Amino acid sequence: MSRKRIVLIDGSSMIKEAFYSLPADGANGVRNLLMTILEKKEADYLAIAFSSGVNSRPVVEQELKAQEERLKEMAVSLKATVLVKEGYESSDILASLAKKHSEEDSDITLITKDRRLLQTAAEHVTIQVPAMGEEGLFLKTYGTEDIQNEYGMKPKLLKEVFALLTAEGLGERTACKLIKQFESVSNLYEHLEEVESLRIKDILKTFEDKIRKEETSLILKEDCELCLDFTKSISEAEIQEIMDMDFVPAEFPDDENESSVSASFHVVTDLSEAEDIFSKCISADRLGLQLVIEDKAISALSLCFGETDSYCILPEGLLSRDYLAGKAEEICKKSGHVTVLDLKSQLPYLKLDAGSSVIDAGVAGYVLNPLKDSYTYKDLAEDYLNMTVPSKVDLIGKATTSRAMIDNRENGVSYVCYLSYVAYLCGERLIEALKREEMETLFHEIEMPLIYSLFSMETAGIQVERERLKEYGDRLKIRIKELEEKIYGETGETFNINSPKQLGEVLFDHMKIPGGKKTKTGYSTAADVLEKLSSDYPVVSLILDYRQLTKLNSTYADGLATYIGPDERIHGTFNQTITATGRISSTEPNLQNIPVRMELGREIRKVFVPKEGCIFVDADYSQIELRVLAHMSGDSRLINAYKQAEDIHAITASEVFHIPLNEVTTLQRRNAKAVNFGIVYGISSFGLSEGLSITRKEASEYIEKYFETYPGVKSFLDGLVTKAKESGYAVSMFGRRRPVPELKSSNFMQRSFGERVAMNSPIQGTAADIIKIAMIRVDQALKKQGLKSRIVLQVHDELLIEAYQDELEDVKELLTNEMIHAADLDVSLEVEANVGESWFDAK
DNA sequence: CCCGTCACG
DNA sequence: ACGTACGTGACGGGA
Repeated sequence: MSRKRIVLIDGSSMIKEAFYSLPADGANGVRNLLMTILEKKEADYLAIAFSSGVNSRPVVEQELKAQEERLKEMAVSLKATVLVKEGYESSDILASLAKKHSEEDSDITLITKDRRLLQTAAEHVTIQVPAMGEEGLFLKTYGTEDIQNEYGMKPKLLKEVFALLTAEGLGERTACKLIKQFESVSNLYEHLEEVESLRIKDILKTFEDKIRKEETSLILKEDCELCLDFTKSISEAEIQEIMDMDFVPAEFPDDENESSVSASFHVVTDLSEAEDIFSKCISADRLGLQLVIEDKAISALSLCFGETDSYCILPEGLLSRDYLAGKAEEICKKSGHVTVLDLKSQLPYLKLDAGSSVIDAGVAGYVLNPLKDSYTYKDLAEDYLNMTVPSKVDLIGKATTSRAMIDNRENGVSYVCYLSYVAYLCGERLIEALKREEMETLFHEIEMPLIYSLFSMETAGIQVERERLKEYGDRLKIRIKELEEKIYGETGETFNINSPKQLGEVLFDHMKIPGGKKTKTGYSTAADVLEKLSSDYPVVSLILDYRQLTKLNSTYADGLATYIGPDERIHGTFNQTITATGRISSTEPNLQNIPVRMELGREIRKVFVPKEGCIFVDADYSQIELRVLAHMSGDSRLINAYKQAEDIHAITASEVFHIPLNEVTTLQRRNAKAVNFGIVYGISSFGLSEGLSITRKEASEYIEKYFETYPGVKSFLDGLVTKAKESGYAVSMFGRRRPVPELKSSNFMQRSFGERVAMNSPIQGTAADIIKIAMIRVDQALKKQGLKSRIVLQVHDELLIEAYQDELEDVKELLTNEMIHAADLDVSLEVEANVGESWFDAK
């Protein structure tokens, strides 16, 4: 008889791993693992262990705990045994069972995130640990040989290595070397004098207490007397049964009290019936409304003013599209509390302005949690109503609503009704949540009015000279061809230069150019790698040029051309609910990354021109993020630095290196600039050393000196991290929040990332708040003063206005004035403004 | 559909 | 030892 295959999963540690790598879905992550094992028939017996509440490590979040409970239920439904024992951690249970059953006729596999279990590897015991590989997360298997290969020792000794690793400054290789030499931590300390390296000896002395303490906590209890009941082995039939079950997350609601949809949905095509609904809407105290717009036309109006009914009004017969739009607008203007979803897309038909009291549920959802990737009615229903509803795709697939009304009217009506139904139910909840989180002002005073300003900017669009863009592209194409020939000549073969894979092979394999740095998939051919080689290998220079030209051609010359409309203008989309920090983003096309740094690319800006009779006025904040930092930190020296002179990077250099301002060298200024950037990004010596190509040691010296010079900045940044760790989110000056779940990660890299984010988000977020305020005020002032000039672009710290010639002076004054006074900081906001006949000239 | 690359602030 | 600077979007290549 063959050996029994027992698979034991460390539920407590695995759910935590899955929880952090697949946010909020730890339970499903581990369930999928169970399913895979069953599917592949890798186990005759499957059990999952959990730490008992009492003795487990501090429970980090409620959410994680809740997911653990969910997972237990799932495991039972999958016929896996759930193992819990008072006073034992999940890892103790696994260790005990492995020891007990490997002596019988069983092969044991332990799946765990807890590396301590590696010490239990033995002849019939292997351990699988989640690891990052080329294909993402996978399970790495460790048997005794694997451990011998990787660590060069017997599994039992690993405990000693892990204990040493708790000392800061001691790496895995060093720890292994020490244990191979001394065999145990206690023996090592007895023979400490035999350690050659002074540095290591020093570390070992400093951390002796910590290491010895850790050594004891690494001992796994192997005396847990749980028994596996093999009569409950999973049969073939049962596996089949489980596989046949249709598992969807919805079968495991995370809340027993989930709300359900109880409303009835109605379709209305009759005028008098519609009028009856409209009048009820106008007298309702709250309502959800949605004009469904597809292909620039209204395909339905969705209305909901009570929990019991939702209406889908279709443009048929006497109910013309214009009539529906007019009615929807009237309702929005007359009713007090209207909630819609994606207001900006409806503004072409709902002629509202920032004075309206309508709120956008999607934007509210974004303010409450900017990390989500969508804010559809389904998302909002899940997050704020605890309700699972079918998504748009579930109901009508990829069809349009009007198509669905013909092919599958019932689902089409459902979809339309859900829009206003969810908006109706969410409205109040969202406002309550915003109040609770102290973001109501941010929402009402900044985010809601911004919708109208963004709409205005999109509607205005920006004129682009089609012919000139084409000529530019043609010039590029000629030079690209020439470069291509030269490169093929130099390399002696034809290949696709735009393929990093092929390029890497040609350069580093065929031509044997040294210094091929690796990425996950092969050689890195990124610009910073190639630049280091370009002086020795002319062909590399050609390739860099080629890259630059093809980028300009595909993304900008050809790319932009496809977006020029019949009005000779590009009307891009400015998204308000994308970024984690509060910035806006730009798509189709991205008008926020038009080249400027390199001369050749900058030329493209010549094709962005004002229309006849107009001229561009461009204004951008100088150093807004550093000014925000100076203000928020309250560091008096940094604030004074801004008060006394213009060139902040030079002053920083002068103060940090203690040299007179007029003696600061170009290099010193450059270094100081990089440090300033680093501070804003959430400083790390590693990052700074990369940015400046200096050693990490030098980089940390710069940072140290910087913090000595500006101690207020240091305490401010430390405070940001501490507060974010306590509260779970970073906050801007105007109360904008960004959750930073990474701060709780047990993974060093992720946690460090969280710390940088906690330092950067309040700064970037505050700058974003400020320009949003400026933008709203400029837009509203233009309109209020009856000026025809309009904002056409926003590029994070820059506003571009297409100004009518006769309004030029007013516009210049208004624009700079509103930008400068958008926020009252301890350092003044400075704005650089320029006028020009193209975006190129106005910069 | 993901990755590497590169354009911007 | 870990192997990153913060925030975005578009493109081409290659599974």
